[in-house]
Amino acid sequence: MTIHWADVAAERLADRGPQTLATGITPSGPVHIGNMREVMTAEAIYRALQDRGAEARLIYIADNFDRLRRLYPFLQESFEEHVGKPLSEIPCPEGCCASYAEHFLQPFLASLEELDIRPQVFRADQLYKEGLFVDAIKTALLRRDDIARILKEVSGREVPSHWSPFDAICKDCGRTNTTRVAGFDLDRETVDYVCSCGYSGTASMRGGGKLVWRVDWPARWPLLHVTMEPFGKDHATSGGSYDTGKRISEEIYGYPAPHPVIYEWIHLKGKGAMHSSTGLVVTIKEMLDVVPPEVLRYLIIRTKPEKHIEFDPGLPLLTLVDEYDQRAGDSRALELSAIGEAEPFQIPFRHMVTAVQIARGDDEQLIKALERSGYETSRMGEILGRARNAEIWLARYAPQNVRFQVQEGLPSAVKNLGPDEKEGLRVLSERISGLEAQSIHDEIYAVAKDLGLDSKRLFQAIYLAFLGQRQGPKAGWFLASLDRDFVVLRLEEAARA
RNA sequence: GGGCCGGUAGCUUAGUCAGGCAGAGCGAAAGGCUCUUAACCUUUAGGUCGGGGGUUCAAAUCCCUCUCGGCCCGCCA
Repeated sequence: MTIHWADVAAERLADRGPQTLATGITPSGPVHIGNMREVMTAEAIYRALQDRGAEARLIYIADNFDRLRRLYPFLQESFEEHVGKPLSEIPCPEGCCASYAEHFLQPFLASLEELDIRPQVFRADQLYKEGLFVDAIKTALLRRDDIARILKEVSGREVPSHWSPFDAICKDCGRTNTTRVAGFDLDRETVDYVCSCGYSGTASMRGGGKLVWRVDWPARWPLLHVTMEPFGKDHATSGGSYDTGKRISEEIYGYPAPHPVIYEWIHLKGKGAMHSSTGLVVTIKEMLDVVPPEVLRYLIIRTKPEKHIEFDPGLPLLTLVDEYDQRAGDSRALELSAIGEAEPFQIPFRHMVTAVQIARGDDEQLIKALERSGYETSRMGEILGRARNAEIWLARYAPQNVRFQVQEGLPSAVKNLGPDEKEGLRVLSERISGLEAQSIHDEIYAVAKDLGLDSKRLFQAIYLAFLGQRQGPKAGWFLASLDRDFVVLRLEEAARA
């Protein structure tokens, strides 16, 4: 019996007073399940803290005031002109949302809700515009040399002479990566800048710009009372932004750095780490199209944060769903993954994959097929949800050999069957009335034996007659879920062909 | 060049903090049943714990070293 990693973290934090667990993701593109790990990790610890009766809150800060770094592959070329502007100030790439940032933020927040992750949500641009960062900006500007020294000492990087901890947004061209700070006025709370576009002006400390990332991060810790924050291994390296942030937090802002929890990336099986820039991603929405939210939670929660997750959306994903449904994994991980008090789902996902291919999108047929196979169908909503999951999984991720189609007419290849195989089908057609799945399966073997036929050939003949291919789902259960008159008719037809 | 994380059965991994018989799931094999046919049950096989060295009565676990994979030490989450 091992203590779950979330409980280990919670145990460490619990006696240090009220906890604020912070997460932050930049909505610069579709949020993928690798990004998701940050929020999921914090939420698991949050739940573990609550389970021990500790006082805790979970916050999410959308870093929507970060600038667009480059033209991502999913953007139209016209967006080149927005590179360098804060995400919150760029128009929606599809014209449907208030801004670029909101376009990616909205579906992400909707996914969080679906996953039963309910943080207090902040938007960085709002925090800046409201003036929350004003004092932190003043401090950073005044102690610019101390910050530069810390950056040098910790990361080895010497900042350029014109460096400033504040990035002003040019009022003319809208960019933050083209401006240089020329001076500041603490009383008026403004920063003077010169932009390479030719404009020079004055930016407000209330939304006219932002602190550079390495200062912005530690600056927000005291402002939001952050005591724990998970972050990717990229920040964790020595000399990385946590190291510099820790010193800046302690020496400049007089606040102890939050307890770090470092998480690894999620890899796509055989393809490497998920990365928006490479387009190698499975978005949260894409995943929720295919599995229930609990299973996505379970995927992340069952693995320790510092271990990378090898994610395979093909057959192994079915195993993961079934492992969750049967409550076969680590019990604490299952508990932390649960949403509400749902009973285990009884129909194996693998069987759903067979059933939806028989039903071909007809929900009534699907329910009939499930009932013929002996499944209880009262939890209709869930069953139909799973059916949609199975259909999308088949279309997107299923290997070829699990796909099949019940042929409307008799496949012509049946003509090539030998007389003994046809005889087998005929005899089978006479013996299966009233039998249920297991008995049909047994009967196939019995018929083959009676006729002195290799059972393998009889199975192949059956698959050929119904699917036009030589293999398929487990035959007894497959035939049982089809309409019985149709089965008998098809077997007779095939025998005469 | 320096640092961080990871490497345990074919696959996914627990166990490493705090040394004490290397475990599980999936897959595979055999059987249940004269039956390989995607959901059953039982059993079995499968391991130089990435390599080497050291400490110890005892090392997957601690120390040193090498190696492989990923990431960072410019910008950036």
